[in-house]
Amino acid sequence: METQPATDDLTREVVDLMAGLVALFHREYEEAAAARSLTGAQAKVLALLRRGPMPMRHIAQTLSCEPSNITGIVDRLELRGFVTREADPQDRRVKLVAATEAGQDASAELRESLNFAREPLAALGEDERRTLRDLLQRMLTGATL
Amino acid sequence: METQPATDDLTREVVDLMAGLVALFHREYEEAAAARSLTGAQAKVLALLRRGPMPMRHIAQTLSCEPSNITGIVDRLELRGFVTREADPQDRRVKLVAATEAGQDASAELRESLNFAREPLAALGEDERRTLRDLLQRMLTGATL
DNA sequence: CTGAAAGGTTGAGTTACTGAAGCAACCGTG
DNA sequence: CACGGTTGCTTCAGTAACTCAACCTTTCAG
Repeated sequence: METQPATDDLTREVVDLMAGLVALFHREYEEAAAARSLTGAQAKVLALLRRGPMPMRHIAQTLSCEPSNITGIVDRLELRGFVTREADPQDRRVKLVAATEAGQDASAELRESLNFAREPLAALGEDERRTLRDLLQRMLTGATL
Repeated sequence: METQPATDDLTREVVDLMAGLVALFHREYEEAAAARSLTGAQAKVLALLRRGPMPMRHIAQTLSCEPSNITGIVDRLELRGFVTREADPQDRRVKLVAATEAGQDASAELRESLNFAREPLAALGEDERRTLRDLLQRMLTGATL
C-alpha cells in the first residue's frame, strides 16, 4: 500500500482539524457546564428540553444511549430542581421530562456563555463565518441529529 | 476576555452548528473506538502517543485532567498490551508511556476508519473541503491544543 | 543536608454508562 | 373480554472516567 491520492490527504487533514476543534469545543463546553455545577451529560439533557417536555425514551434515543442511563441523569437534575417528571396523560407508562424555570435559565445561560467565550470563532471575519456556516449546514443536513 | 458586542445571530448560528458537528463527530469516534474494544479516553491517549513516548504528566495536561486519572487509563491500556511504562533515564520520577506495536496499529486503524466513515464530509466537494480546512486552521492556530 | 517542589500512585467518592431483570401500562388477537 | 407480547421506565450489578486529598520518591535550591 503506497501513497494515496491527494483527495484522501485533504480529507485526512480536515478530519484531524475537526478532531482538534471537537476536542476544544468539548472541553469548553464541559467547563462552562461545570461553572454552573452541571455535568456535560446533564447540560446536554437540559439543552434538549429547550423545545419542550420530552419522554425519557426520546432523550435516550437522541443521545444514543440506554434508557436506564437517562434515569440516573434525570434523577440528579430533578434533585437539583432543574427538571420535573410528569406523567403523560395519553400514555401513563411515559414520563415527560420538563425543564423548570431554573433549568431553562441555566441552559440559556450556558448557551450564551458559549456564544460569548467561543474564542476560536473570533479569529474569523463575518464573511468567513458565513462561509463556515454554509459549509457546516451542508455537512449536517441528512445526518442523524 | 475582552468585551464583545452583543452576540450576533450569525455567531450563535455557527456555534449551534458546531455543537451539532461536535456531537456527531464525538458519537462516531466513540463508536469507532468501541469497535476496537477501546474507550474514547483510551483511544485519545493512544492517539497522543503517535508522535512518540510521553510522560504521564504531559498526557494529563494535554487532556486537561488530573494526573491520577491518567494512571487508571494507562493501567488498562497496559493491561491490554497497548502501551508500556518506561522510566525516564533523565529523571527517575518520570514514567514515559509508549505505544506498543499493537497500540500503534489499533490507533492507526481507528484513525483510518474515521477518515473513511466520515460521511458528513462526503457532502462537500474538493474546493469546499479546502476552504473548510483553511477556516478550521485559522480557528485553531493560537488555541491551546 | 534539609526542606520544598514535582511526578506518579493510591484510595475514597461521584457520575456516566451498559446490560439484565423487573414492574406497570398499553395493545392486538382470538 | 382475557391473555400474551410489547413498550416505557426503573433497579441493580458492574465498569470506566473523573476529582480531590494524602502519600512516596526523586529532584533541586539554599
